[in-house]
Amino acid sequence: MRKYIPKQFESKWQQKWKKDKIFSPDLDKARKPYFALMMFPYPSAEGLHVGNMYAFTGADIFARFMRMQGYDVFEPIGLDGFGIHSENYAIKVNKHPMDLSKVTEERFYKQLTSIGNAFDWTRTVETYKPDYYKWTQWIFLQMYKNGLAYRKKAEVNWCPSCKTVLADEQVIAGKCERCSSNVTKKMLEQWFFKITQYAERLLKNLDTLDWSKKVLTAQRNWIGKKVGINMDYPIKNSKEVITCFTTAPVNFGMTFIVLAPEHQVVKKILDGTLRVSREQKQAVKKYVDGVLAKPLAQRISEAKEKTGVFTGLYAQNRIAGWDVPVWIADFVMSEVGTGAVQGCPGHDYRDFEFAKKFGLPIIRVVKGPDGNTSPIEKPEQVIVRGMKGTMVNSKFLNGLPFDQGLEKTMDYAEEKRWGKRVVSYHLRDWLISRQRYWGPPIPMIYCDTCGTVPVPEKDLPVILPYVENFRPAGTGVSPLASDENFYKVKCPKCGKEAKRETDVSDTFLDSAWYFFRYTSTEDSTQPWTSERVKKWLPVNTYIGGAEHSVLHLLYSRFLTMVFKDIDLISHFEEPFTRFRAHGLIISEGAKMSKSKGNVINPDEYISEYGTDTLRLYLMFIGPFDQGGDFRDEAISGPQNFLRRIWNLKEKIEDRTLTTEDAKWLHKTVEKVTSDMPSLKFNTAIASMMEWLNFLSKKKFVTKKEYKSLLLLLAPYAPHITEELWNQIGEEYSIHLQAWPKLDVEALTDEMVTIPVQVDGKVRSTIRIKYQEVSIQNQVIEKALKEERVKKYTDGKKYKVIYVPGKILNFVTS
RNA sequence: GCCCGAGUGGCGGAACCAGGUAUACGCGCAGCACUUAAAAUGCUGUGAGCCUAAAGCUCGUGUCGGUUCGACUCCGACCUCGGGCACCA
Repeated sequence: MRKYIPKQFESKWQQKWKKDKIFSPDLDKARKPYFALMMFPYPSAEGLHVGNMYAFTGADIFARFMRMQGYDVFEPIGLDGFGIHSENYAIKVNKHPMDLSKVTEERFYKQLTSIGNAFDWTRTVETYKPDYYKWTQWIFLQMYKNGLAYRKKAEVNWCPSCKTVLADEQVIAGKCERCSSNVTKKMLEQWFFKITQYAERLLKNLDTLDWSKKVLTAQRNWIGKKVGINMDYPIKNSKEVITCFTTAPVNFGMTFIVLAPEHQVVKKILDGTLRVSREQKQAVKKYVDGVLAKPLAQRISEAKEKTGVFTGLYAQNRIAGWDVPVWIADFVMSEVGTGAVQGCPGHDYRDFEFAKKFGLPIIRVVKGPDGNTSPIEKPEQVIVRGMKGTMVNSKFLNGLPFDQGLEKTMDYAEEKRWGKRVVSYHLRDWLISRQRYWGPPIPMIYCDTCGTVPVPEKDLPVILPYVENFRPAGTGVSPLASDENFYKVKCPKCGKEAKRETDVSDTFLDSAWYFFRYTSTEDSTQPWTSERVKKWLPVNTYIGGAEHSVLHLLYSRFLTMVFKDIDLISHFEEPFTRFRAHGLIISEGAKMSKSKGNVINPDEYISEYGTDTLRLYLMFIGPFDQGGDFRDEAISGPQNFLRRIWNLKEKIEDRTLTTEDAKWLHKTVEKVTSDMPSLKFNTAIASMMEWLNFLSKKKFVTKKEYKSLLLLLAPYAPHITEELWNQIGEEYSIHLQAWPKLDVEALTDEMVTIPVQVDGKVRSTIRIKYQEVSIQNQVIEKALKEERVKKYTDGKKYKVIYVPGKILNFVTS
């Protein structure tokens, strides 16, 4: 008997599958197309780590299952190797990214083969190749032509370590998404995509998507829709007006206004347009300079302690009929709302702290449910929007419920033209420019005569040249700006000397449309062919990490909507019908990272245990959406399981199934099948193990049982099942066979075990014929004959609760 | 602070959607068989407590309460741990 040694056949089958192209569907003729997509990796680190493999394996198991369900499954793979992450890695290992890309590509594709996924290797996409980024640039041009790409001088996020600007989504709590450096602000002229124009649609469509809940929530929060009102407050003795955005206009409790240090009115104070006393002006200058000198992250972290300065100005709170002082404080952010806050200290925690600190009046205008109307003196007494309460001290609002009082204030303000209801979003336009080398050059030309001129489509791609000194300089321009051959061009309009845009685009633009390209990789004349896209998109199931909730997943949705609006596609506007976030594999209780030294490379495990064992182990750790801790010693479970299956073939005999055998078979088919759509691979594996335990106890197994077990296991352990399938003389390939059919009737037991409880405690069990479970009297009679039931019911009055086939309960009184 | 997710044996987890024998499956551990021995493999046992043992009884799914004949499951309040967002006005 040959022993189970994975090395002897795993790569053999991998080569054969690749050669026979059994996982390359005919994209034109496929009858039941199913696009099973997994987020493509960025080849930035030393190689694929076991966490990547975890995600790929889960996605692959589901895709293989769908194939065996009769679908023409398209499961493509590629590399997101353009962009800052790959470039940073190149800098780290001191190689040129263009050279390095060839090395990492080979390494990654080799690894991606070794993990045994059923990828379509005939249609790979690499974002850094000209035949791909040509179309990334083309998409940029379409955005520009349709007024969705614009260039603007703006205060933007700047990472001093990555030496480039960043999109809002790439700044996490004031720090760079990639390197965690403190992000600063810089005034630069940059390209933006108008994603804000799509805010409402991006939000609304979320209701229609079958996505992991946490991702939907994250997107909702990020888009951050708020319905409120912009209130106008005229500054006394001037023509200036301060507009404050608020969702809770508690005007009768409003005792001050606070401006962000960057606010226009502050600038006007400093340049003398708005007159205040010299002392006031100096105090303002001192405060504002101090705040602006601090990095954003520091400002946020220190802002718990309120600071501020009085401007010397007063504004009219016309609704309440009094004037309020105008202050400046760093807790007010210029990007939020209008950069000016109406201070209502009785009904906002921050305003309360501010008022306490500077001795400003605190007025209660809402009576809480407890009826208390005493002055608000502690933070816990503050009543904010959303709480229950009744308006007091508010003239014509008195007696109204809190929320109605707010609505009426807004009506009143609009009537008087002192305010205007607005909807505001947290979402900002997508900053696309990057002052880096390794990305698609933005296809724009600046001409002194003609202005901004897009590169004509026929001239695409704008090839990224091999630049020796590719490292970012930190000067606010890309390394391409020092390559004359690159930036010196003739204007496409007038033919005069002109200058190319030297920034490249954000790497998230590369990955925002790659799934379109997968369908049409052989077509060099267009980004995709409409027939193919019509047939294959939107993606049926997309699997990936939740860390892309507000980055990749939002940008992809945005671009797809734009494609629809400019008629590049016609039948959909949401790219991913179903999205599932996978969990993270941690090691030694912590996220894998090089600095912690706990990164697990799958290669060594594959060579020691085999791909199948590792796949099975990873899936068995826990629920796919939860991830789990990688522990070496637990691998032996799946390893034993596979070996026992290997050895089990010696027991195959030509026999027929008993009822008991059939029950186990179909029970397992039922469980493994129903666990698939919900990606509950861990319990599916457990049920196969249970079945194997049953089969092992028998003297022989039938061929039908053995074949069914192999088929159920095939998505999880593709190599050993193919090998055994071959060894027992079945037709190649197991992966193209139909999934085992479920016979529901085989599941029905002849005898049913019913637990018998007395007062909710199980005292015995009885066996009843399946056909007789509904005959209640007979069941009760039988139960009462049980010694232990008798013991607790004798001489007592009881009532009977019987759920047929499930449970019998005697409740004594 | 707000929003997600999760708390079950020594460990990973199952049952939770639809209330009905809690701890499936695996790891680990213990014992036995095989072996000169070990490894490997196979078999058996394995929530806690009381009890010489068995039978049996009691307790037991983060805490407190509720609904119910019956709650890991549903409802309310809270605690803890992950993850996300954040002076968002």
